[in-house]
Parts: sequence; C-alpha cells; structure tokens
Amino acid sequence: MPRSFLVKKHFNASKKPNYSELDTHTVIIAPYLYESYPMPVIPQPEILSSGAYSPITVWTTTAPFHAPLPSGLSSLSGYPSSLGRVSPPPSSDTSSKDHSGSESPISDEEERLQSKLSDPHAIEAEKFQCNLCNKTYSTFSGLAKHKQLHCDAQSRKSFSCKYCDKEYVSLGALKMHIRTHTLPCVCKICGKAFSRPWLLQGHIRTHTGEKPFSCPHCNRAFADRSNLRAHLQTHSDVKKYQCKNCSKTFSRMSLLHKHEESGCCVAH
DNA sequence: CTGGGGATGGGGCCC
DNA sequence: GGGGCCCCATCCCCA
Repeated sequence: MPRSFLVKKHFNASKKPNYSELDTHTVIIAPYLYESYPMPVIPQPEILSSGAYSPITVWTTTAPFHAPLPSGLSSLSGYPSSLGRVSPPPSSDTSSKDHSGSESPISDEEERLQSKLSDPHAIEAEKFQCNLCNKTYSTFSGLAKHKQLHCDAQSRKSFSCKYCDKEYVSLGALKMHIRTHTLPCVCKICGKAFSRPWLLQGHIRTHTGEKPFSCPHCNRAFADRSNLRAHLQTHSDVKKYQCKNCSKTFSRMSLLHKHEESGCCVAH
C-alpha cells in the first residue's frame, strides 16, 4: 500500500491515465535493473538522464483555454503553489514581511538596511537583491534567474498551463510545471508516476532496498538524505523546533505542529 | 498521543 | 537553458 498521498495512484484502474499519451515522454529504466530486482541496484545516471526520455512538449502560450484535468489528476488542486514556497513559521510576528499588505515598502527597506548595517555578515551573505521584491541572493546568477522567472517579466507572463490556471514567464518554468501533470517518469515495477527522473530514482530505491545514506551515530541507513537528516535530529540533545508556549522542543516541525494542534497552544 | 521512519513534492542553486 | 542535486516541507504509517 503506497503511503504517498501526493503521487497519483495510476495502478487504480478507475483512475488510470492514458499511457499511450505518455508513452513517448516516458522514462524507460533499463530492463536489467528490473531483472536484477530485488538486488540492490543504483540506477546509473545515464539511464535517468535527459537522453533517456523526451522532454514534455505539451504547453500553450497565452492560452485562454484551460482543458479539464485528466481524470487521474483531479486532486492536483491540493498541490502547494509552485511559486509560493511554504516557509517555516516566523520566530515572531514582527519578523514577518507582508509585501502585499499595508506595510510601507519604505520602512521595510529601511528595516533591511538597518539589519545589514548592524550585521556585517548579512552584507556578505545578501550581496544581490531584487529591486522589485527585495529578495536577496548570494550570487548574481541566482538573482538573474529569479528576476527572469518571477519579477522582471511578471507583467509579460505568456506561458499558460493547459491543465490548470498557472502561468509562467519562461518556457522552462512551464515545462517543469507541466511535468507535475503529465508525470512522465513511470516506475516499471509498480506503475507509479513521477514528475522528475530523480524522484523516480529515489522511488526505485524503495523496491531495491538500497539505502546509501548512513547515520554516523548508529547503524541505521536511509534511502533518502532528507530522512537521514530528520533521523540525525533524534541524536541531537537540542531539538530544532520549540513550542512558544511550553518551550518543549521537537525534532521535526511536523511534530511541533501536532503538539500545537493537540492543544498546548490553544491559549492564543 | 507521541516520536520516528518512509515516501514524495517543489523551488533554489550549481554545473 | 536545462538537468541534476540539495534542501525543506509535508503527509502517512507504525511502534
């Protein structure tokens, strides 16, 4: 039973997508990988490289037309915004920035300047700042890419997704987004589909049992680096996430959220 | 109920 | 400009 709620469960016949439509865009994992299953095998990079599958070419430009979602994709409305990363809760209410709201952009800018002046490291770390949204980057290329994708061209968005209402300023961004609809990377073992080759690569580890990320403190190993990182928190005396009310600390934000939802923080 | 492991998504960044 | 990796976030499941 798959645990993921986010990945489309294409092996459910009633929700099976049109594979013939996806066939030409599908990542094909070399048969020997499956022949050797369940032997632990690391998929070779060239197998999953761009040369192994054709890029998605389903997009429209300035398309007023929004096709209905394929039957298997109806749950996509629950996806987090592709442009708005969900940030961890701010340490205090005053630290949060609301660029759309009532806060004066001047005072905001002054605040940032003050903070930089008082912290020389901040100047070093935030050398390149977007003059439109104030977002900062450590490298010029990072800033350039940000402006190209989000700010400078904000007023000339022209690439619309045919599956949903999202619009993008570059073809590359749209192509990346469309993958979340078409899910071109299909696991040949179980039929699960993924938007990116490396997601499929990680998934294949669940079949092979390969766990390349070992904990230096115990003998546990993990298939995913993020899970190792979460595990490392369990070895730490000082947990990263702390309840503002009772000061209890947790190894994961999700545990802190659970704690808060369970009633500790009902006071406010 | 809590803590931890497993699985997965998406944006940012580097090459 | 695109692919791949890194990081963070989130959910489900189970002990």
